[in-house]
Amino acid sequence: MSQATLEHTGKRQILVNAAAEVFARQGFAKTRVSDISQHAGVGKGTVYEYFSSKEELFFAVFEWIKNEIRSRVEAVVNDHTPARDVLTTVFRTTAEIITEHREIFSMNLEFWAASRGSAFEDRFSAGCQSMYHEYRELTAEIVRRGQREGEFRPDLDADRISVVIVSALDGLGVQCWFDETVDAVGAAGAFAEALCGGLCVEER
Amino acid sequence: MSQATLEHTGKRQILVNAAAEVFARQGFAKTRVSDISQHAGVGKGTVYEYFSSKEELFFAVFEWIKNEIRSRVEAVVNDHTPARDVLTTVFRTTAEIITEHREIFSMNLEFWAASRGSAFEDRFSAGCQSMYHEYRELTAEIVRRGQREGEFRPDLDADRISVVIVSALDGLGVQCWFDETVDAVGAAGAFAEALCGGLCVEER
Amino acid sequence: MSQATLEHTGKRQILVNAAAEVFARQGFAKTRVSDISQHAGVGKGTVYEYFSSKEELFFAVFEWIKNEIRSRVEAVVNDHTPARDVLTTVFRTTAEIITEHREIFSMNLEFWAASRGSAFEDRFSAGCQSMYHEYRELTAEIVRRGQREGEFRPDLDADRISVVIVSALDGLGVQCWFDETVDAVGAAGAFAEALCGGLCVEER
Amino acid sequence: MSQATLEHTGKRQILVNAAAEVFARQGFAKTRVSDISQHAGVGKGTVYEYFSSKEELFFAVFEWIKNEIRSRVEAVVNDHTPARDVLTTVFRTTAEIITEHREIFSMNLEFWAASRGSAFEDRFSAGCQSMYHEYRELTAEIVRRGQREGEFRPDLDADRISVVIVSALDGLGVQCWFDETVDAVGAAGAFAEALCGGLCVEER
DNA sequence: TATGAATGAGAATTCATTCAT
DNA sequence: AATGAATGAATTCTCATTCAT
Repeated sequence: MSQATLEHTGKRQILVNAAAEVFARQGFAKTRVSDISQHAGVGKGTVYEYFSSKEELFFAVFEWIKNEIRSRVEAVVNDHTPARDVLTTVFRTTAEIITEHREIFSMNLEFWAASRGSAFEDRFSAGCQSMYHEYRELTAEIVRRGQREGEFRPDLDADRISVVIVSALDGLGVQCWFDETVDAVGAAGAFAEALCGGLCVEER
Repeated sequence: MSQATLEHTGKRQILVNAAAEVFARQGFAKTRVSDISQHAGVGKGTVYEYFSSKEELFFAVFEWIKNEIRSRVEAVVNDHTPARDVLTTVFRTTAEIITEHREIFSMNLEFWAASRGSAFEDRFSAGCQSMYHEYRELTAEIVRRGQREGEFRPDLDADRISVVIVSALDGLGVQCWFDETVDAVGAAGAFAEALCGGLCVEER
Repeated sequence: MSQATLEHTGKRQILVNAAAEVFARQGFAKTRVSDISQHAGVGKGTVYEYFSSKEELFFAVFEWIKNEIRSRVEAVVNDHTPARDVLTTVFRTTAEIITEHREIFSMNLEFWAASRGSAFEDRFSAGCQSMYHEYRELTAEIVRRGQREGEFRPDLDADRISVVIVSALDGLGVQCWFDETVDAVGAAGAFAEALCGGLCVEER
Repeated sequence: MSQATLEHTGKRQILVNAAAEVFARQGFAKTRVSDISQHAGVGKGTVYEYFSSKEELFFAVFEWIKNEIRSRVEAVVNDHTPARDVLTTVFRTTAEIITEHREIFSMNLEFWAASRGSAFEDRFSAGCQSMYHEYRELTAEIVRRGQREGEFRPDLDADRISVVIVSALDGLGVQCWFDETVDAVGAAGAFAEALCGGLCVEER
């Protein structure tokens, strides 16, 4: 039983991985279910053993990528380092993901679009909404710690700042998608410096 | 002849407007050409008198919206005001557009997605790329003027900063789309303050 | 009034001519009514002043070409020449028309097809039927005269022979259409000779 | 695997047969793909599993009929019989096919038309061209054998005669299509006799 | 459990025809 | 009489999904 479940889970993940690659390359609309099953080395019908529809598979890819990125970001958050350094690291790490996994990251564009017009628009919407909420919380907490520990100006609104930090990192991915010459890591670094230069008490 | 051309242009624009509304409401995939023609009060075939395909009409909407937004942004750029104020105004104006025209802004999500998998992906890509290039230039010029006039720190890289500013405004729209409670105008204001606090020489 | 009628007739014929050329080049299915109106230098609506439908125009072309060919064939039939020579001339003339007006002649293929599946199939059928009837009559009369005048074997069935003569000339056009290297005039000459002279040695 | 291939081939042939019947009855233009699928007792989509388009299916019908007719004609060609008798048999057999399978023969009219204006015009053209070439060769060989064996006049051009013989049989089908009262078998017999025996009295 | 042949709902698109000017 | 913008009926083809094996 546990063997079977493992197998099942294993094949399910194989399908999610295959789907991620094919969707990333061709986009949701141009991807046929058979493209994915072929890429995964299984029959077309098998996909429907694990997912009830193409959109559900797409949603599974969304959740998987969402988690992959989050765990990578969370890994670099460290409470024992100056808040400024943590923020800078988060910026750089995100920029690195954007640059290294350009194709995968570009799927965001379609996840967003799926929040309108897809049969799963509510689930995609909710997924994005909670994801942004989490990131804002994560960021706000870093900012607040910096303020508590006297690193950052206490008069700034941590929540509002967080909205913009998350925005900036998100938008960076968009620009990089459209223009390969955009230097995400460089821009993220400059952003960290400029923002902290304004945020940090000791530099004044 | 000029009458006819005018008429033609007139009806073309009516169709672009109708399409923008329907696409904004339903998304590209869920919108049938007949939905648009009905909304415009014309027959289905008429759409094809002006646009050779559904995607071409979509692209026309893209260009139209791109121009609408740009002209609105350019209108608030003023060279005789302190750079800091111009930047703040640009932020606020963008945030206002995002908030007031939520539906229209949401089309961005689909324009972006169309850069992957649409038959016109190259045209959408090129359109977005040039748009971002323009906005970065616009922003960088404000920053550079601020540096020349002694308002802003001269050691920061204007081009890199511009990338992030454009990113932040773009990403702001995304978050607002997913979460109506996000206060775009407030966040933009906080961003302006934080960023300028770091940028501005006289505050140090 | 007579002026108007003349005008009307004139423009009608211009349309038939234009249609013949365009249909000959593109075939019925691929030809749009606007292709014809443009070729004739008039507006699309004008075609409908003279013909109630595309198929009716096609039928008019059919009748026109039918008459053109018939009058050319009839012109060479001469009752004061030996039947053998008349037959030979009819063969050669037909072969010449086939060769010189290859494109126009190839429209036969579509007239034939129109006798099945076109809305006018009955009219096309009847038109072809009567045309073949006429040609058979024309040919049979020549053969009969030849028999009366002692030129031809009296024991042969003139009607049956006529069927085949008409067949042969018709089929010649088909082969020439598909293979430009087929020498219609040469084949027609050989046919005349073989038919008149007989193939078999031992029967002489 | 061979089972599957066989199955596949089997259903493909079922579709070709169904298509032949429906096309023969209604003509290409008036036939909807769903008419064929219904006639074959399968779903509309199934047709597209075996043929990429309506025109490709039509072409498959063309090739099938071409082969069917050829094998029937080749079956009656016999090298050990006097050439005259072989020719007579070929004529009669063709006339019989024309008479018995009037509907199927009528497809020729559309195959011909498809050589002008169809998306596959080149393939239809090439198919017809090679078919005529084959038939001319077949006929010419019979004539040449007759000449070698002293049955036929040696001074006639076998190639040219062949063109006309093929023409005559083709044209016979056309006339029979338009006029059921035309006696194809009788005409073919008279043709054989006249051709072999010669029409002209004075040359005997 | 895995498969892929079969299915048919659904949409884009074409173009003959109409009719207001 | 002449026009061509507007129309929508009609049809092909796609592809997600089902289900018998």
